[in-house]
Amino acid sequence: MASRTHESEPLLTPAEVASMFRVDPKTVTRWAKAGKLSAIRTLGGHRRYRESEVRALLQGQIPQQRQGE
Amino acid sequence: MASRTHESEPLLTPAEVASMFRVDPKTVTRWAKAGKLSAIRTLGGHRRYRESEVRALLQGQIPQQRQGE
DNA sequence: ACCCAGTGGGGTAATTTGGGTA
DNA sequence: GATGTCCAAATTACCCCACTGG
Repeated sequence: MASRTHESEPLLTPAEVASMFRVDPKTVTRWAKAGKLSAIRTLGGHRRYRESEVRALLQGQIPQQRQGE
Repeated sequence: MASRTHESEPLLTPAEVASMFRVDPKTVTRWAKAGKLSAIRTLGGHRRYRESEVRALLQGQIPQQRQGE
């Protein structure tokens, strides 16, 4: 027990996420803008992505909310 | 920067798979719909294919499931 | 402070999807 | 039954330049 609260989950850079999906890093940025992928911002404005979320999305286990369907 | 090792399988675009088989990309899409080829979806709905699976299919190392015989 | 690969923001081509059809 | 083609809409890729991260 006694798990501390500051344990940070591993984060991925846009290039890493892009290579995992075989897309352009700019495409990952669009996903984040569209709310399809949650992004953490660095103080300089760059985006970082949760590895666990990306892995789950790769396996198609997360229902992606789309505008129309 | 970001010297992490994200172990993920190489993926191929529909056009790449199509050129490897010398068919139209739409034909590759039909294979995926028919379950003859497993596909990973981008968050935008585009398909990506596993390079290892495509290579194996090219060499005829995977028995393709067919309905009748 | 310098270096420089990576990223953000914007615009514009190229590809993909899905349906219907030949 | 399996492929190829036409079409419109959506998604993605590539181009620029300025800024960030290590």
